Amino acid sequence: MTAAFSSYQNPSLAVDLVVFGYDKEALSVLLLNRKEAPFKNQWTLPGAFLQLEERFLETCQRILETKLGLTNIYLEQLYSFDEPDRDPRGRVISVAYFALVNPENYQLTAGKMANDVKWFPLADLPSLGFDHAAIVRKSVERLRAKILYHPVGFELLDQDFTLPELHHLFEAVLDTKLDRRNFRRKILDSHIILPTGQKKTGAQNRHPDLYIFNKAIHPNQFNLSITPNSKA
Amino acid sequence: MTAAFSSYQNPSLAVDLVVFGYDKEALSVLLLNRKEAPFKNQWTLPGAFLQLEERFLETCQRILETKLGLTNIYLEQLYSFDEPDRDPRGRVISVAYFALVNPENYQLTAGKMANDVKWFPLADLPSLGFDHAAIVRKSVERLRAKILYHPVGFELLDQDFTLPELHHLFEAVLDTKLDRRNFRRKILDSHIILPTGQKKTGAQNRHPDLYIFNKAIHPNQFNLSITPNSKA
DNA sequence: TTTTGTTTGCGTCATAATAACGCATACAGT
DNA sequence: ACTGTATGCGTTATTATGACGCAAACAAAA
Repeated sequence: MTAAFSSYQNPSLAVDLVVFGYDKEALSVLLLNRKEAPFKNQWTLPGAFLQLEERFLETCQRILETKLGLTNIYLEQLYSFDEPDRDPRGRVISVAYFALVNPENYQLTAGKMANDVKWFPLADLPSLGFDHAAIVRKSVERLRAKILYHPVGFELLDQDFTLPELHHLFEAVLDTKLDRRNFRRKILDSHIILPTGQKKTGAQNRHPDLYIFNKAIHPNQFNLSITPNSKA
Repeated sequence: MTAAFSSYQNPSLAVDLVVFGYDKEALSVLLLNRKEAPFKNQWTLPGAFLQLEERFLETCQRILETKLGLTNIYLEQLYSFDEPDRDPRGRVISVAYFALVNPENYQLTAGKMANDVKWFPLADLPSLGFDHAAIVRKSVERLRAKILYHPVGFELLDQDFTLPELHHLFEAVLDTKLDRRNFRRKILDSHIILPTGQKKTGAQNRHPDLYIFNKAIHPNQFNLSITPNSKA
């Protein structure tokens, strides 16, 4: 069935993805170097046009699989962008999703549509095509707000992780220093993680305890009142 | 220009509005009784198809003006809904916005497209056409979360309002009892409202002080940790 | 073996925030 | 003047928070 019952002309509908990754160092975003116009040879977010019978999440999967070689990823709808001139080809509405990925678990494969796929640390993004800079900005904003009161972010780590690793992740995401000991107390009090009883060996110093994410915690009963260190 | 550059067929794009109102009693939603199929004579959210050169907010304004006779309203994008069968006429994506209105300031006018327009208290909604029940559910969720840490909700009151009025509004929005005195303390400490120096006269009892919303407060420095009363 | 440098885990303490609740004042109506 | 009720202000015990000290654990160096 067509959508021609509407007396209006329909804009095109695209789905764009902000894929966040964390490599034990910085928070990064996955960008794609375009092989075709518009914005040929420029970096943009991975995206695709919505097919008529497709749900947003299916479009997301399609992008992740065919363009990036990723599957089974945390996805969340971010916002829909509607600037009339955001795409030089004409009117395109973009529904943006953001994804959280542990880069170690996946092998990036630049699909045939792209010259290259690469992780860019948030602090070091190239200039982006379309309005994708605004989309990234808004998704960072959302992620930073959300991680404080929702159990999210663990998708960026290994299944088993240490408290110092989680601590460093939070500092990277929030771009701030957090007192190590207060962070530990708040996380443990929240019961959002469970000790595995094992320790992560191999490090030069004291071996930290390993934890896993506690899926039994209800999102609504989770709230960290994380405050940056006052001292630089 | 058409959007035919895309090799895909485009779904229709609609904007639907969840208009919240508060009548000193309960939180209400504005519903529209449809004059035409589908869902003829049933209640739905006000909405319209997006015109090709139109921005979402412009569609919102158009709906508010032509269908409801409202202007200059607080609007915020809620979410985009994509269930393939949400509209029996075919594939229609809906971008939902929610609005906050003080019903006293406006005269409702059911446009020619509708049989009737009416406020429905949240606790007493009729069954809704399309997937509009889900849209309302999500927008209530959003409003309840947002009012706790963002200076929002004052749009539902008169320009000048009393603290007991604000207190009752919060109880209505959150659907819970809040300790009157603790609520007062937190609101005043937040500086989100400013005393006008005047009192609201006419009541049978002690005349409460009047306040106005303090627009100078930056949203990020506003946070109420409001807790329901433990005692019923 | 001992020492060194560093990280991890646990604990302390002063201060701030919070929930629960008491009480006098200001009204209009009686 | 009295009554009933809502408003405004205040108190207190408890909890949460920020800042920070310290010993144990580890690998590598001495």
